Amino acid sequence: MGESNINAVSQWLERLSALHRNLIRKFATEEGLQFVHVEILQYLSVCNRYSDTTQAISDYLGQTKGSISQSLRILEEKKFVKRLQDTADRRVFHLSLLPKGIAVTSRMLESIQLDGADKLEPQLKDLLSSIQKKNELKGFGTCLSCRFNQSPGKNQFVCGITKEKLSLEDVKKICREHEAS
Amino acid sequence: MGESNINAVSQWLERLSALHRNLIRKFATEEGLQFVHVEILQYLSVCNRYSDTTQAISDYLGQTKGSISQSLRILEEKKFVKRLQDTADRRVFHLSLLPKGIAVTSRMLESIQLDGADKLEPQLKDLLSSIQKKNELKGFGTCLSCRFNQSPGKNQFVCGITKEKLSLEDVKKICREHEAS
DNA sequence: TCAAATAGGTTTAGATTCGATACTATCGGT
DNA sequence: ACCGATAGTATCGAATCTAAACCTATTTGA
Repeated sequence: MGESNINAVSQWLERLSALHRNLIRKFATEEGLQFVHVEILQYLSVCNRYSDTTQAISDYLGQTKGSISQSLRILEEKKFVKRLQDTADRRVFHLSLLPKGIAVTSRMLESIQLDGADKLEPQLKDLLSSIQKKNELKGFGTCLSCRFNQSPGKNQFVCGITKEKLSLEDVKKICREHEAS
Repeated sequence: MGESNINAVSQWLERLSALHRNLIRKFATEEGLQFVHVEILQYLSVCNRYSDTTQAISDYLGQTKGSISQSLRILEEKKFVKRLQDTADRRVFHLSLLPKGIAVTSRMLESIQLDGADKLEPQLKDLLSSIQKKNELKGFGTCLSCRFNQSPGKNQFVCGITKEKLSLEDVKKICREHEAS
């Protein structure tokens, strides 16, 4: 019977994922955007400064960086995002949302109704990290749950990898280097 | 703080969905199939006899029926599925998995590791039906949780829409006419 | 009864995306 | 200075997606 339950969970997950994709697709159409473009904007609205690059988006969405690069060119032309070259490592370009992009992501949050679902947050979080571990996938979690995150004082944080100070805002964002603590 | 929690859930959902998509995409590549093709096969492995049509798949996956029709043509050529014309309504063609298709879906269940997640089943189910209601989306649930399902005796079921008898196997499958009880 | 409307499905055309490859530029180490 | 690795872009062919037109079967309704 254990196996049959696992199958059931897998199917619920499948359905949940399909449902979510439908909602985003519908929203994207209404906004005159492509599905991937909305996904990219959403990601940029929640990722931290170590994870706002073409390669990171590629890892997150599971598409080749060439494809993401093209989508980003379009989003940049349409003034949804801007690129900023890293001063320390000039190979890297940091992406960030322009007002138009921020507007889209907040409209998206409004359009997807999830009232009453906030009780599920801890379970979803666990499920997520369980799946990641079992399937040996890259991190993408918040610094708050990362084993590299150090907290020398209340509301003070330091990333163990970069040794940089992080604000309370920072540690709520998603990082590609995340490893569960 | 309520709003911030809803946003958090939305982001977990987003991430869960992206993760799931990556797993399927990876699996599809290994199998030499396209992402959509795997999704279609998976759906056909869990839908009931009222929901095994082009239009139903289109509603489930949120893509146009033209697009689904094309994917089905490929899957039929490659002997993953077969089509059978409905005798009562000859506009309708019922789709079902051939051995090759069944093999793919069972390999998929094996490849996606979800150990320990079965505790989450009831919550996921609730979340799902909550999202569907809030966003006024079509059903796609099992007959067991459908308000049209009647049970005149133990392990005996009748669909209130079609008035047909349903077996215990039947009522565990997903139906497009589903409405929560 | 029979024409009109509707519904399931396919086809077509044009645009978009995807993945693979090749290429440039930069960084880090030796 | 060289070499390998990394970040990102450019390009090409194949595949997909959407929208709309189209076909056929069924249902509606006067």
